[in-house]
Amino acid sequence: MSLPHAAAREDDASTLGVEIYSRLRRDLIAGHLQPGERLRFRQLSASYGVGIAPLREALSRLVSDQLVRFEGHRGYTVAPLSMADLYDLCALRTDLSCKALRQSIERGDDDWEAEILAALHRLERSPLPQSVGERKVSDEWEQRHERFHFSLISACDSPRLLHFCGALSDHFQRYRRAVIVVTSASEELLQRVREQHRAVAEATIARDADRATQILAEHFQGSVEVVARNYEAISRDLASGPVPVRG
Amino acid sequence: MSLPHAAAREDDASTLGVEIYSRLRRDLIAGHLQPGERLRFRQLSASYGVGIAPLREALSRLVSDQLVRFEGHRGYTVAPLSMADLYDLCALRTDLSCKALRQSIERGDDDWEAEILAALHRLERSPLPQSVGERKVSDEWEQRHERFHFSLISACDSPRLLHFCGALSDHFQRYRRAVIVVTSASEELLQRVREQHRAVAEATIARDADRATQILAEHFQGSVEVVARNYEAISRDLASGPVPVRG
DNA sequence: AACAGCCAAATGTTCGAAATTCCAGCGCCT
DNA sequence: AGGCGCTGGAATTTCGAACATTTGGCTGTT
Repeated sequence: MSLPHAAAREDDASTLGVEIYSRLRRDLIAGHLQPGERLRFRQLSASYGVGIAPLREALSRLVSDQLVRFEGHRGYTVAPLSMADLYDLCALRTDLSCKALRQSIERGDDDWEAEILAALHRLERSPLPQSVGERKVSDEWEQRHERFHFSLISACDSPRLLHFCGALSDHFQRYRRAVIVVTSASEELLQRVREQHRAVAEATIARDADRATQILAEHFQGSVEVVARNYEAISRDLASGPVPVRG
Repeated sequence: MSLPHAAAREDDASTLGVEIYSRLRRDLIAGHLQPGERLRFRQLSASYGVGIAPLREALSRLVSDQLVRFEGHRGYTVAPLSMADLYDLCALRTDLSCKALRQSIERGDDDWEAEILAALHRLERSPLPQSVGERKVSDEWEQRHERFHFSLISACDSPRLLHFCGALSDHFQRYRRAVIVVTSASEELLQRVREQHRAVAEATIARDADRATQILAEHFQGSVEVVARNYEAISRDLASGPVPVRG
């Protein structure tokens, strides 16, 4: 184990503050923290094994990322979820991602095409989590899914647009993972999603911007609908029976 | 004692951290801090009269806002400016603002129209700074200008889109104020800008989305060109004669 | 029983100092 | 001369404790 410059460097050059920022961010997006949950310093300090100073730094950044809310003298809380925000988020994400995809299709080179195919392959080979508890499987799939979607738009030469797309993608992922606690997808749905991934990759590499953005938009639209259905189901559950997943 | 709920509340509920965040943010956008300049804690602590803890908090947020850069164990620096970023920024800003304007035109009510007219009036009555040193005049004009542009898109019902527009507007303002140190505008240019403001307000209230977005895009395009010209002039100055404003 | 006011515990905020890391200058070796 | 490693100083990072604010409960009154 000694290999890598990169990893060791990261550890060195990195401070506790940014490390905790990354970990908290991951956990927020993965849904390990309940929306609205208070983020108490004592509790966080114990779970993450760091002092308060780095935590404040990390949480401050997350406030600007809009993943965490802050109220003076009352502490930090996990940003809430809402249907209105979900739709807003997704409309904007669709718009910006399609814009980025068009630019990417205009400018992409051979390496970009190769990366798309590679990412698609990794995604298709990634096993889907069969039960709720399989965090590792779920994390792995999410990472590959994210990477595939990023590969599509990565040739777009607007860093700011990519940044926004990434931020929106993270927020959407939080909705998805918060809501789809049970693998509630039918085989038919899964098949359709896989087909959309293949189709968007194909159209993208064929430089058919209209078709690619069309499929991507449909793909996002489908995802939103699934999330929205699950969200409403969960809201009903919460209203009738108290089923706190955590806390 | 106890009367004013609102005002007292604001002061109370606010922490040093968020207060410093606002002040730093204002100063960054206003160009009082040079791009690339190191932000040393001792120096900041002295100028702003606060300890290191609130400063770290504020700077962390500004990193996520992309107004400040951070390198582990090497501290914080003011985010640099570049022509490439300027064009990227403005292309995206134009796109998103026009999108928001369209939505706003679809949904705006009487109060929205009234606010646009009020903001336009305040902007037209605001004196322009005649010399470099007039910070107060400059701040006042910028605030009214900002408010006018915000009023146009404020009826858009996408909080996230508005947030992005605001962030991009702040970044662009930083370019403008960093670069236009001398009031280098010809009377002709000023007149054209005033005319654009009037025209976009008029078209917006007339619910002519095509015309309004057209004018807004031209307005932004014109601004970019002015900023770009000044930026290049300043770059030449810096290249030929060493004129470090600070540091 | 309901409610205002107050007290104490918990929590968040800020400071000062210790530990760690970077950087520039200097001497030394090739 | 040029490169390498060391070292002293400066800056950043982190912690622990002091300070301030909120919150929930208790008491006493109506």
